[in-house]
Amino acid sequence: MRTKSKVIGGAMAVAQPPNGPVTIEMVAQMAGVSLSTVSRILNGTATVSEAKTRAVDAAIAELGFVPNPVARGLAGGRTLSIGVVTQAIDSPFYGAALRGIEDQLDPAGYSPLFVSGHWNAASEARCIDVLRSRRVDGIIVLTGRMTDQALKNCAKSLPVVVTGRTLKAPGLFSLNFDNFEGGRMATHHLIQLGHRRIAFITGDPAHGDSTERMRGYRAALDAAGISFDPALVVPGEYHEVNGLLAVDRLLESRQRFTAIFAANDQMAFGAALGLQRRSLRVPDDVSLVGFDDLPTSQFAIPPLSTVHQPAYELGRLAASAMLDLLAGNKPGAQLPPPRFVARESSRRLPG
Amino acid sequence: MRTKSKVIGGAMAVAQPPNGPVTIEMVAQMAGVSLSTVSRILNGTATVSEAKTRAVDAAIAELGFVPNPVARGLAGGRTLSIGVVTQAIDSPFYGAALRGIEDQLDPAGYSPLFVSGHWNAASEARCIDVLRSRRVDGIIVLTGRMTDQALKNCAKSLPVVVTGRTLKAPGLFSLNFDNFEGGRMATHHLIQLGHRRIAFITGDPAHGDSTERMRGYRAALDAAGISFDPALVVPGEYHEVNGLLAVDRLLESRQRFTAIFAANDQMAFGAALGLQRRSLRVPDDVSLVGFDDLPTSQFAIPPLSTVHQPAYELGRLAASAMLDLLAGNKPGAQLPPPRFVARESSRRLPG
DNA sequence: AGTCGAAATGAAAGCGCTTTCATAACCTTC
DNA sequence: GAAGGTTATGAAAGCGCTTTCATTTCGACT
Repeated sequence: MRTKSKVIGGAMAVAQPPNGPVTIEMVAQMAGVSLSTVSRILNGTATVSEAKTRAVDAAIAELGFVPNPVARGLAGGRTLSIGVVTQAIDSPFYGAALRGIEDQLDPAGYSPLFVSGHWNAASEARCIDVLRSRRVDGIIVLTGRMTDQALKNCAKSLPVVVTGRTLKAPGLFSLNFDNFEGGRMATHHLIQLGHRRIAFITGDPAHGDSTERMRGYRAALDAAGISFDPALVVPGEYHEVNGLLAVDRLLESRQRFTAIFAANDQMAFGAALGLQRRSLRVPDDVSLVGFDDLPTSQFAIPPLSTVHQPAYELGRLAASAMLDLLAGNKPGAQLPPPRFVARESSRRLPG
Repeated sequence: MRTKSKVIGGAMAVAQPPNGPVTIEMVAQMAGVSLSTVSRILNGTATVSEAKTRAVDAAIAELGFVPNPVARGLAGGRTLSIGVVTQAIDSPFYGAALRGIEDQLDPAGYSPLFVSGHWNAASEARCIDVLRSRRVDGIIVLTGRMTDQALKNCAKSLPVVVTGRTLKAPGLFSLNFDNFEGGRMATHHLIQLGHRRIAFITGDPAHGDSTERMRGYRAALDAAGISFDPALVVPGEYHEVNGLLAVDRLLESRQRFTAIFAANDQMAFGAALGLQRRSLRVPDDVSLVGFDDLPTSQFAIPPLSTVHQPAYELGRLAASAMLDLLAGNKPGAQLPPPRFVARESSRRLPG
């Protein structure tokens, strides 16, 4: 048995480019040690004499051996892959986070496995099943809709990192951005510029983020002694078109307002277009601020004042926390505090 | 040996939620057939008597058995995963394509494995190695920088679908968008509106797309008897900031022009901002057209006239071609022809 | 000098599944 | 009705690696 491999292995010791894939067995043979020893060196599972280590390393280099992750996965070990439940892989905001995850995981030898939950708890559950069956070593959930309980359950069998909520459980680490403070800052910025009648376009209420940002809005208003006017709050769902519609609605309601705070940049873009359609200039007639600071926001017309959210950093930190979890360390990742970026879409209220 | 499994299997027949993962062996036992028979039914590898098929199906249903893709992969079979070499996972354009791939693959039971090549041939080669070692069943390459030859080599051992170039080889299918025609249409649109001095902001010349779009630009000029003026061509690299800079450069060169065609929407956005900074209005003073039709383009100020590129569709078609390849069929996927979308950033040349 | 525990190493048993290979059970055919 | 050819089916051999488990080898200690 295994005659084939043996023969190949023997021949390969001198041949240049190994024909089929190089296996651990070939390495063992070339180095004159047992298969298990090679594995131990590969994984650092046990101490191995320096001489053998050297021989094995040499053989690995010569053969260009790369361990087969699939076999590793089967053999009960890790698959070196991390499942990432994202909501929409093409979201401008989450895209950056995904890149952060990828960048952070890659040097550690892990590969991300992205699946889209489409903002739907059932779909997310299915995603988790898929990831499970693919034997991922851990799961990162980007702001999903699944219940905290479902997440905790999941964490029982697999390390989990979740963003967009604050949750404590064994094997679970959460990373949350201070949306309240962000919302407060954005509103405060407008207030400082003299605005008192500030409209707010909400995000999807099913998002925790959204309600937090709104709380921040109200807190800033309160702090400035401005009374909250529900008529200035228009619902949205985080899409451009919601911003457009919100402006229409606001204008039609004949509410007086000098500034708009949109719960995310995409809606702010829509609002800007809506204002322009009604011949209202930004920021001359209406100041506009957003939330997220998408890469495109600085090239919007006019460049958008907004709360910077470190999406890329978020991804990196989530991945790094996962790596910590996997290594048995307590993750210490901490998101930077919100930062407001004033650009040209907001200005001091004239008069 | 395997005593443990056997015991569990036996007990499980009556218990509700299987404790550990359900294996094919438990199914076999419950159905009273051999392991191989179950496998055969699962894969349709051979004919199995109807009675046993029914028994096995019932056992599978009862146990909630899901085959382990990792084990399948190792055992020499398929992994039901498709590697996707993308360039930047957070690109607004490719994001949609990735979603298309995911949507198309999912119902077929395949999962995409996304890796980013970062517009770098060496990095792409590494990606392919990673995907290979993960035993993907096929590879989809979205417009990479690797050589045609490298791609062909790859196709020798694995089905490959590549977009953004036209290439014929066994086991290889390519899907190309007609960038030439797109470039021609955009330019033609401007010419029809009376423009004669049309500046062109190029894309990254290392991209095949880019040169094709430029060829289209020149062809439209030729067809209209307008002589090509190199002074109106400004290099860019597909990023917003390039559009901004290009406008500066154009204006400083004191070249007269009434319209700008940017080789992609992102640069068009930058150009729009650049023009605004110089107090030039779009489209009143300068008409502007882009290329790609990003989701955000219709919400730009003003909404951008552009060549629609079906990114999502591209992803779907690439995935569907891969599925065909895998099934041994000849893929017939065909990209729809370019379509120009006239919005508000371009208008008839006054006077 | 002889014994005992630690350290290094190899052999072998899986991980869960696919796939020969071999066997047993059926049909045909003359 | 015996020989030859199919079909269903099970047993067993891997896929490439990790991980006990057992063995060997040493240096340390009384």
